[in-house]
This record gives sequence, C-alpha cells and structure tokens, in this order.
Amino acid sequence: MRPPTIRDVAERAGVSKSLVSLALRGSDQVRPEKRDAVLRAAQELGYRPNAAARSLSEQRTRTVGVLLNDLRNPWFVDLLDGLNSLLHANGLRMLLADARLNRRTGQDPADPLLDLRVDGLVVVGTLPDPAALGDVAGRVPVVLAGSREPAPPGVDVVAGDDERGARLVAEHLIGLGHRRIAHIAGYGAVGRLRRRSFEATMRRHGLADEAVVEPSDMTEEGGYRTTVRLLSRPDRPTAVFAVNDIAAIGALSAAEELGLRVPHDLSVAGYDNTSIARLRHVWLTTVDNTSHDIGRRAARCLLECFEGVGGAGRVQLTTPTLEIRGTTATAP
Amino acid sequence: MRPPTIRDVAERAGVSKSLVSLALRGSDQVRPEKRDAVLRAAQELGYRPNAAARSLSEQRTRTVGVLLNDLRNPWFVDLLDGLNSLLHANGLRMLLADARLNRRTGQDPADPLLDLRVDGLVVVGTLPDPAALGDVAGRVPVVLAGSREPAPPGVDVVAGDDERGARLVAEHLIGLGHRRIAHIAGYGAVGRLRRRSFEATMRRHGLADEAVVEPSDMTEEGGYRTTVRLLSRPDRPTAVFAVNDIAAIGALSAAEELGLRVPHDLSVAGYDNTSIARLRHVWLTTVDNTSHDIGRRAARCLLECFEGVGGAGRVQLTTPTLEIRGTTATAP
DNA sequence: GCCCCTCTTTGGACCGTTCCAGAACCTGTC
DNA sequence: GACAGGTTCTGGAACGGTCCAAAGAGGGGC
Repeated sequence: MRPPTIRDVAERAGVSKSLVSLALRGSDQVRPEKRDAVLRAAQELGYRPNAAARSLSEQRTRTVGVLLNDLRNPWFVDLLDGLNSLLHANGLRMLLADARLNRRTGQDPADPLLDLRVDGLVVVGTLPDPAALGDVAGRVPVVLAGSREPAPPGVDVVAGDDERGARLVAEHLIGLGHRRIAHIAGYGAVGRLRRRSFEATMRRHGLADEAVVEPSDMTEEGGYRTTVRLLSRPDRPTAVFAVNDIAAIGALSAAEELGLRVPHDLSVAGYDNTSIARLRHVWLTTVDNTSHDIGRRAARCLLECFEGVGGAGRVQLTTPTLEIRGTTATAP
Repeated sequence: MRPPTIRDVAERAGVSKSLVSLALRGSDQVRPEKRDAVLRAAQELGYRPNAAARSLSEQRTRTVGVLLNDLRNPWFVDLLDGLNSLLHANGLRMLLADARLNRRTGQDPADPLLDLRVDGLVVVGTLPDPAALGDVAGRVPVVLAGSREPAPPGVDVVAGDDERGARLVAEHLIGLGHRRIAHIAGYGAVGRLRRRSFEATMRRHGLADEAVVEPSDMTEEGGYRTTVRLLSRPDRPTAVFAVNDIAAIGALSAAEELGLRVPHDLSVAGYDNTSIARLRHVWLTTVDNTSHDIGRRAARCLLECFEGVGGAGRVQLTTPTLEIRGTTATAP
C-alpha cells in the first residue's frame, strides 16, 4: 500500500505520465478535458508529488535552509516571518535547523541542510564557527541575516544598522539628562559595533570620560553580574545600555536586588525589541531592528542570487527605531 | 561545475559505483585498501551523498518532521532538545515547520513535510486544526507531544500530567495558607485538565466556594486583563494560578499596576517553566513539565512505530514537578 | 486527396542513489 | 590442474519525477 505515483494517476486518467506531469504543473498546452481528467484522478487517488524524485530530476529542491543559532533567544521570530512571506510567495519552502542542537556532533551544523541540497541558505544571527561558511558559500547562495559578522566573499549580509541603533539609545539617555552612562558590551560584530557607536556618541557629546564599558556574554546571567559590578562602583552610573534585551533583563534584576528603582534611580535600555521587552511586566526601552524587513530583504537577496544577479557580497542595512518604554526616565 | 556524484568518486578510486556505495556505508564486505581508496577519493572531491537520490532509492527519508504551533512561546525548546538527542542517535534528522507561518495559505501546515515524505511526524503543542491529523496519521506515524488533545486512532500521545501539575500548584498555595484562590483558565485539553484538577483539589480541601475561575486566551494580554478583573472584585483572591507562564506574567503586571506587591500581597504561579519564568527579574513559581523527557519519549515512540511496534494510540504521561520561586509566599 | 502547419500527446532518457543477482577472484584440497 | 567454497566486486534495474525530441491528431488550402 505505497502512496500513488504519477503513473497510477496516468493509468486512472487514461493518459501518459508525461501528460499528467504537464497537467499538474498547470501547462496551457493541455486540452481542458484531459486536464480535468488528470486533476480528478489525482484527487481521487490522493496523489502528492514526491519531492525527492522531483528535486532529483529538476536539480533543485525549491527549499531554502535557515540556520538558527539558538532557539532560546526569540529575537529572530519576526525575521523568520518576513523571510517566509517572500519565499513562500515564490514557491519556496523553508527548512529550519538549530545550530546549537547539532553542535554536539562535531560536524558542521549546515551539513544536514547541504545533504538535502537546499537551493540557498540563510544564516540567522551570529554563528559559533563563521569560518565554516566559506566552503558552503562556494556551493550554494548564502545570505547572512541579522548579524554583521565578516562574511566570506560573495555572501550578502542584511542586518540592522547597529551603529545607528546604539546612537539612538545613547542620545536618548543623554537627552534625558544622564551623564554617567554604562554600556554592557557583547561579543562578535554586533557587540563591537554597538559598543563603538556608544563610545563615539558619548565622545561627540563631550562625555567620553563618563562612559563606562563592561563586557558580558550577552546572557541574562551575564547582564546581571556585570550590572552588579557597575552599580557597586563609587561613581555609579545613572543609566545602563545593554547590548541586547536579555542582558538588559539581567540588569533590571540587579538594580532591583540592590534596591534601586527603575527608572527612577536607574534607567535601563536594551536592544532587539524581543517579545520579552514587550511584556508589560518588563516594558523595556529598546531598539527595534525592523526584523520583519530584514527577513524580507534576505529573501529578496536569495531570490536574486537564484537568478544570477546577487551574491556580490553586498551589505544591506536597515534603519532601526527606538522603542521608548518604561525603563528609561530623566536622570535623578 | 555540479557537485560530484558517486560515479565521480568511483572513477577516481578506480572501482565501480556499487563498491563506492558499499564502502561509504561502512560495509565489511569491502577490502580495506579499496575502502581507503574510496574514502580518500570522496574526501578529495568533497563528495556528499545526495539525500534526494538516496531517499528515492531507499524509500525513506531518514527525516522526522516536527510541527510547531507557535515559535513565539518558547516552552518547547527543551522538548526539541530531548527529541533531537534520540533521533540524532538513530541517524534521523529533524525538520522544523511552523504551523503558524504556513497557516495563511489555507493548506494543511503539514503539507510541505508530507511532500518531503518524512518518515514520521511529531506535533508539538496544540494545533489550530486537529481534525486534519486524521488523514495524515493514515500515511505516516504521528506522535502528539506536549499536548493532550484528543488524538485520532493510532496516534500516540506524550505529555505532562496536567492534572498532577495543577494539583501541585493548588496544594502549594493552600499549604501557604491561601484560601481564596483564583485560576486564570485556558482553552483546549490543556486548559480543561488544569482547570478541572484545580477545582477538584480546592473541593477536596473544602475550599470549593473559595475557588474563582476566569477564562483567558493564554496570552500575556489575556492574563493581564483577567487579573485586573479578578483583583477588582470585592472578595479579592490572595493567590492566582495561571494556566501558563505567559498568562502569569500578565498577572504580575496587573498586580503591579494595581499597587499590589508580589508575593507579599498576592501570590502568582504559572505553568511550563519557560525560560521567561527562569529570568531573575520574573522568578516565577511554576510547574516544570520535564519537557526534555517528553521529547525523548516522543522520539522513542516514533522509533517504535518505525519498527512496527507502536502506534497503538497510547497516552504516556510524565510526572511534572513544582518549581517554587519568588512569586508565591504565605497568605497575607 | 495530399501536404503542411499547429496543437497535443507520448515514449524514453536522465537525475544519483541502493539493491540484487551473478561474475570474478582467491585459497586450499585432492 | 580442476573444483569447491568463500570473499569481493560489478552491471543493471529500480525509485518517481522532469524534459525533450518526435509522433499523432486536426484543420486549412491547394
């Protein structure tokens, strides 16, 4: 009792398998009555084309692989949404893989996707091992989305403008009268850009000496510990700008624990506008990266690659906006 | 410049393609020197077996489809982890699909997975349209994980014991001296079971008249609104048990807004032990569903189905545990 | 009636694997 | 040196689609 094949449909409709193939793909070379007969037969048998056979023959899978670095930090959800909407409209399906899940096996996290011969690859966020991308990029179009890691030649990058976003936050805090402002920094390209832009903005406002920068690992725990350190200094900052929302949440906890009220005694800002920042209980001032737009652009990039246009190693930046919520206020 | 095929490897190693196939799959029928020659040739050419061709020939894809209902609520992350560990150990890959993303197209969200001829399907959480599963279950082994929706015949179910979990929460609150306890209820099987068990436990402790139940849509917004309603009653409850963590977060916001301190004036408990509940800033008392274990069991179910054993429509329940954190305390 | 042209339809090759029956190659025995 | 019996290796047939060259059907003009 195996699933019906195109030959079964052909037999039932009384035509050749070639005609079934033509009819099912909506060719206008087929006489209407035959087309209807084929469609009816397919319907009655519950026929579904076999994707493996099709991609073997077509030499393409109509599938785009999406490599996520960590499902736990849900900042990428909107990005996927944007990506999917455009890919879907072009008859492509999306295959998700979690780099963290496959990491333990020692092989490249993209391997399963490459075995499946995906037509393109979207790498979302910062990868554990960006070097491995070089090989991959030679075989299949690759787009980096949401992170500005240095890309191998020929790989397009779509991401938010981290420098602009960090500047928005810094200027927002300075505008509120804060002078002593701390930055919980992160790693990778994202961490570096946000940090540099924060420092530059402080300098431009003559506050170079008031800027405090402490590194963190971009987790809640890291944000917490870093903030405890920051707030224990004699010259305590009145505002903290965290490299991402998760670290900002850690900062909130630290403030709370040390008896400081947010935003009355301490202002806190994050980055990414994750769903956590939008929780009323958190209501974190943060930067919105227009992730949906990033996803759409990444999709467009890939589509262009398929047509032989793209792949020029372009870097596209989207313009982030500041989401002012409840964790920032005028300096005490 | 197409990727090398098994024939290219055969030519380079000076053997037939059949032998390459044998050698690459680790057969012990191959003389060591030939095996090494094949492996070297494959390595040099950067050969990767074509998954489409293989599954066409093998009549199986070595792939399990995982249908998620919503990536936004990250309670399923541990579940995936458990699922993946066992599947991976058995040479199976995991393919994620988001039911919500594909919903807009009107087709069944499992369609892309079925076109790919996945060997099995794991449905994670409550589906928008459970009826559609009936058809699918006839074609391919299906396991429902993490939700106790009524399953079509032959579909196995693995989930946490919601009744037990809800009882744990109710008894915890009662033990803390709370009498007037509210439940923010949800929908679906999960919502019904947790609610019933809450009510039964209250009754068993002679508190049937003190139990207040209000429905919600299991979102943060819903939890917020429901709690505002609850706390505006003349006979205000001193504890709130929410159907899930997200709704509990909404409850926290409502309490905060109405000037009630948690847990001093109001105790709040959730369900699922999501990463949000673990945030220090939230530190929510909640029920841990042992999701990792649920994932492993779901994987085992599928593996049994592949061997013709399972598929008996069994229901397996795991034993949840109570995570007591900072949002519950003795009654005021 | 014949030829040509266009519109439909068809058989067969091909995509890259696995699987299987049988060929080729050893090794030892008489 | 022939033969048996085991171990290695190979060619060709699947698997289920797409694609293409060519065959068939119809219609119009002579």
